[in-house]
Parts: sequence; C-alpha cells; structure tokens
Amino acid sequence: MPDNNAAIFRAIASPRRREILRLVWTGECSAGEIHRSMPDISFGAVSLHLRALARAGLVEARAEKQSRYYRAAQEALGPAGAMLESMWNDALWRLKLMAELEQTRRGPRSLCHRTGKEQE
Amino acid sequence: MPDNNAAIFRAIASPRRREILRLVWTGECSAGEIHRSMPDISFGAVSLHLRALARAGLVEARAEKQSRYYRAAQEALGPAGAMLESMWNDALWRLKLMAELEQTRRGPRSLCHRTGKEQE
DNA sequence: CTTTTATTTTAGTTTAAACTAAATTACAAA
DNA sequence: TTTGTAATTTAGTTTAAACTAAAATAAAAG
Repeated sequence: MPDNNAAIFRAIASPRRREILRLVWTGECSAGEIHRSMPDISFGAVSLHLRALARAGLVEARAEKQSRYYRAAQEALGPAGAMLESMWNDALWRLKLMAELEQTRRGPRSLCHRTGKEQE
Repeated sequence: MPDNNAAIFRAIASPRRREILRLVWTGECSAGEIHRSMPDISFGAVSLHLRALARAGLVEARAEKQSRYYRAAQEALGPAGAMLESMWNDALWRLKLMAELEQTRRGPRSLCHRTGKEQE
C-alpha cells in the first residue's frame, strides 16, 4: 500500500476511466472488447485510457495471441474501490455516467464508428 | 449518504483543493486565512476553489462579521476521508503536493503578491 | 512474403479547469 | 457618508485532458 493516492484520485476522477474499470472489475476484457462496449469513442482513445489506468496501477494486463487482456487491480484502489462499487449499485448509475461523459467530452466530435451496418 | 461520489472524486482530484481541505480539516479558517497560507495564487482563485468544494458538499461555511469561516464536512467524504488523512501523514506530503501543483498549474503566471514588504 | 487482426502511438483539435486582474458586493467602523 | 476590510464574481488567458484520424507496431495466418 504505497501512497499513490493522488494518482488514484486523478485516475478515477474521469467518468470514462470509471466506465472501463467497471468492465474489467470482476473479469478480464481485451482492449477490443472494451472498445466494442463504448462505441462512442475511438479505439485509440480507449487505449490511452488503459495506459493511464495502468500507469496509476489500477489495471494489469496479460498478453495472449494478438490480444491484451486487462483486469482491475482492486486492491490498489484501497477504500476507493468500495466507493466505486457503491456507485455501480445505484440504479441510475449508467444515466449519471452518460451525463458526466457528455459534460467532460473534449476534442473534435464525430460519429467515430456506427454499430449498425452501412449500406454496400 | 446520497451518492455524489462522482462529485467527490472530481473535487479531490485537484491538489489545490486537497490543500484547502487539509487546512479546514480539524478547525475552521476564514477565506482570508486560507489565502494567506497559499500566497502563490490570488484570493479570487481561493474563493473559486472554496465554491467548488462547497458545491460538492465537502466544506461548510459560517458567516461572522465580514468574514466567512469554512470547515471540512468530513462525513461527506466517506472512505475518501481516510485516504486523504493517510496522504497527509506521509512525511513527503508537502513535497509531493508542490510537484502536483506545479504540474496542474494553468493560466497566466505572475508573482500575484509577495509576502515580504515591497520598497516604499 | 503478404495480409489480417489487435493494439499502440503520434500529431493535431476542442474544451473546460486553473489561474489573474479587476470590478463588484457586503458589511463594519470612523 | 465615506473609508476600509473581506469576500465573491466576471472576463479573459494558458494549458493539459479528452478526444480523432491516421500511421506504426506486432503477432498470427494464408
């Protein structure tokens, strides 16, 4: 338990990174899987957030084939882990997250990529 | 204990606001006293941080004469309060804080105000 | 070797956060 | 009323964070 509390606070202040943390909280996900679950941003953006989380020690990665599987380092979060879990138990969690994501959005907006099939 | 955890995380992600929180953690301070203890920024900046902390429910204010006395709302921080206290127990706390303040500094730099007497 | 798939990295864009300086409010005291 | 002191608010500046698009890397598969 070395004190990187400042780094932890900075990392989880971002709603996007909290969204990622939740995805890898109990099981591991590849970067691609994570991106597929948040198609409102680019793959590159997801990768950068993963790097930030890794630098803060909040996720760990395992390589397999071409993929890299990420999982949360729950212990590293200390008491903040319980706070995150309590947020995720809130029925309005996703709604509140969306609002926060909208508010903290930066950079050029674009459709980025659609989930539905494009015409041929 | 309503969930404003997202707001709490955002508020304490700022090293400047953590510095203020520590000052008003055990006893109350007026805005002026707080500013005097951090002469590297303007009074206005301090006031804005106090407003942010108040909106997140992390400080409460009491008016007396022309002054307003602020104190931390420790209960509102939940488990994050303990994390803050553990940061402040670190012997290198102030050093680490300085580094973070330097890194997150924004806006025009200036001497703002000096502590020593100016020439007449 | 070439192609495909998965991911990371880089360069550039947009925006809010953190600041300053100055104007404003508010209250007390001479 | 005027002056002084305490604090807040506003308008404007600087910068990093959050993004995009595209180029680069890496590893497997044809």
